[in-house]
Amino acid sequence: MTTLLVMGPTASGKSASALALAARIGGEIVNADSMQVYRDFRILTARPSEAEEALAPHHLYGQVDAADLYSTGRWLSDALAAIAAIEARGRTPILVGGTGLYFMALTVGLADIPAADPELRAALRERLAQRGAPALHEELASVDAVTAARLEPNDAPRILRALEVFETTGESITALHAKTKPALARDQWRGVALTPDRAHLYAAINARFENMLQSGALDEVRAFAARELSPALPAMKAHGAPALMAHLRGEISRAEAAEIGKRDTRRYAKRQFTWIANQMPNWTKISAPDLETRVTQTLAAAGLSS
RNA sequence: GCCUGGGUAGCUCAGUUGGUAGAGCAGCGGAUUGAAAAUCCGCGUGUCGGUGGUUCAAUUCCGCCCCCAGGCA
Repeated sequence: MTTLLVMGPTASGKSASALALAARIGGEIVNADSMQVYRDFRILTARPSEAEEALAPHHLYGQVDAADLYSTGRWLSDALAAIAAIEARGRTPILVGGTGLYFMALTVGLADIPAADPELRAALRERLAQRGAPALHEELASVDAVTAARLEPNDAPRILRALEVFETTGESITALHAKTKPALARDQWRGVALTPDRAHLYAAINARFENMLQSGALDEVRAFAARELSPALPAMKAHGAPALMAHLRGEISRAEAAEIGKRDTRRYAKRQFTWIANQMPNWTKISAPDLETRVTQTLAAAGLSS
C-alpha cells in the first residue's frame, strides 16, 4: 500500500487539502506537525477544529500535554503505529504537516540510538548554561572531531545532541547517521509538497494570525500562562505564544505582539520553503492556488484515483 | 496661488565640505538525523523624485518641473 505524504509551509492550506483527499480516497489523516500534537494551543497552532476532525479520522492531534516533552523519535513510532493501523483497515494513510524533520525521519530515517539518560541531558544543559555553546563545541571536538567539524560553534542543540549520543553510545553521531535506514521504504510512499506563491502565503499568514486573535487565541495563551510551566518547554515555542504572553504581562502592546507573531510565522514559512526546495528532491511540488487543482495533482502524483 | 519643510533600500531614516551611499526593522539565500513552529550560518537587496545646467566628475551645487506634509490665502 502507498502512504501519502503532504508537506507544505504553514498556512498553505494543507489541512483543507488533507480533508479533500481523505474524502476522495477514503483515507485517514495523520498529523506531521510538531506543534499540533500539543493539546493546549488549538487555535494558535491552527489545529483542525472539532467540526473538521469529524469529517475524517484524524490521528496524533492534540494528544500530548504541553508539560510533556514530545520528540521526533516519539512521533516516528506513533506515526508508524498509526500507518499500520490505518492500512490494517484497508484505508490510505495521509500524513500532513509542516515539520520537515518528521518527514525526514520517515523517508530518510532516524538513527537507531538508545534514549539518553535524562540526568545526562540535564547535566549537559547545565554545562551549556554555565559555559556557553562554543565551549561545548570544543569539548565535542576532543571526542568526536568529525561531528564538531560540521557543526557551528553556536549551534547549541546539535552540539548537545552529539555530546549526549557520544556519552551514551561511545560512537560518533555522524557514524550512526550513516547507518540509518528509512522507516518507510521508497516504494511505500508518495510525497507532495505545496509551494504556493510566497507573497500570497505571507498575506494569508498575516490574515490568519488576526483571525486567531479574533477567535480567542489570547484566552488560550492566558490559560496556558496560568499553568506556569517552564518557559523552556517546546510548546512554549508556538509562534505568537511568547509575544502574546509578553503582552499579557503588560510588556508590549497587542499590536506589537501580533506583529512579532506574524513575523515569526513568515520566517518559519521561509525556512520551510528552503527545506522543500533542498531536502525533498523526490517530492512532487504543487503550486496551484485552488484546492480542486491541488487535490487532482496530488492524486495524479500519487498514482491514486478517486 | 504663495511660504516653509521634505522626497535616498520594501519601511523609518542617516550621509556624502562634489569622487555613484549605510544603519535599524522588514526581506532574501543556505544548513538541518530524537525538545525542529527549535537552532545555526551567510547576504544591502538602491535609475539617492524627474529633467536641464555648471564640472574631469552631480545623489550632493544651480534652474525648472512633479509629488507629499504643514502654514498663509
